[in-house]
Amino acid sequence: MHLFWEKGYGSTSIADILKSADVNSGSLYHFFPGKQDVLVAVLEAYRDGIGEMLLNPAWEGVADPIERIFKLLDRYRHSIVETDCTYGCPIGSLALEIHEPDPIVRERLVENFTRWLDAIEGCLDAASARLPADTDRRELAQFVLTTMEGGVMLARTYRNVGHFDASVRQLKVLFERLLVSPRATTNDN
Amino acid sequence: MHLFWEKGYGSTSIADILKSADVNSGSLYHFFPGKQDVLVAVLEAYRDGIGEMLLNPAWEGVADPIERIFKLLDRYRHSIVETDCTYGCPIGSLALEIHEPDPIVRERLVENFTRWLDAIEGCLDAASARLPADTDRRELAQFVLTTMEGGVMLARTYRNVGHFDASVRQLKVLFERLLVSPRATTNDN
DNA sequence: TTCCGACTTGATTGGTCATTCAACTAATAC
DNA sequence: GTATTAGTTGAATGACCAATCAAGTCGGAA
Repeated sequence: MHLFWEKGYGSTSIADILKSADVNSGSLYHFFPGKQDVLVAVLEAYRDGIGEMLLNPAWEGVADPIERIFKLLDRYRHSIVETDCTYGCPIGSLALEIHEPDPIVRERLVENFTRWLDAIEGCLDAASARLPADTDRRELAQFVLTTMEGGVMLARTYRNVGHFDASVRQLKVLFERLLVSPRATTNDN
Repeated sequence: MHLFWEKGYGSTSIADILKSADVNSGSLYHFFPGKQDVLVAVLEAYRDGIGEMLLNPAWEGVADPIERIFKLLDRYRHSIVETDCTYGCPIGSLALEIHEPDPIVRERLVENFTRWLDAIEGCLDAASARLPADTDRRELAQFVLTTMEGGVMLARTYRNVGHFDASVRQLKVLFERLLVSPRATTNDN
């Protein structure tokens, strides 16, 4: 029922939801006070699924923490390609679409971002021996998110994954120049 | 008449435009076939004003090209602070908000981004002597835009400029590690 | 069997919104 | 002074949409 949010909040009518979920308006309003509460529920489901649905599949068989970061970005790349550069990170799109968000909605968006950042920071912590001692790892994790969201935006606007790739490549440059240990990242492409 | 687009396209009703511009619907439709054409006109005006309204004020009295890049980012920072972290880059917001953009609208968005990138690339070209010879300057310019848009998104969502600052700081780290000449950027903060 | 609460149905309501239109004004051309 | 044209007015139109509600269905408890 919650897999159709690539359309945006405003552009998704209740009728769309009803059709897609094959229920009637009355049933929906029996469970949700209003449209916004559906959004909140979706954001909570998304938040709780980040590990299971996003990180685990992306990181299967990948042990190196830095490699994991770029594997995750590669997963977003796949979403972009699969949707003909129409994809936008659901959270990012909503974050910019909702202009006067209710505190509850904004809080759910923040939670989603924060979980994502926690995951990346975990990778950086695991790789801390290879990073300069004075590296602010939380901040660097935020920068990875910044790069992902910005790259997705450019790829979507230009309808060209190349712009996402370029962002990731530049992030890789930063990591290469940051990492001190012998082996840098992975097979650089 | 075109200064009220910080609300988003979908959330801005024709009635809002009419009130803000103090005209009647008939007059508006005398000049514009429809709402979308108003958007296109606004995007064109924005595109044509990038130099005059954005770059020139930001770069007044700043000669160093790298410093100019961060001065421009600082200008966005001001917009964020002035709007209590409600600000979103108009182009970026529209780029993510419009989910099935008419080719004309998307083209105007692209033009806006491209002009911005041209300006940054110009700075990088001017500083090319200080950059590694193999630097892809167009790509690096794109990365600056990525950082700006991603940083704005995070600052808006978290309602906290600190996230924008963090992104800029990390970009600065990249530049510091890229620049080869004696003096790095400017007064680092 | 009866009753009860959980859940469903879908037509209806009230509101908003983009767009239209026929009537109007004013300024310029001839 | 009449005709023409550009621009204006704002009520009316029709579409869409979130939310409501009275009338149902159904399974299980007593």
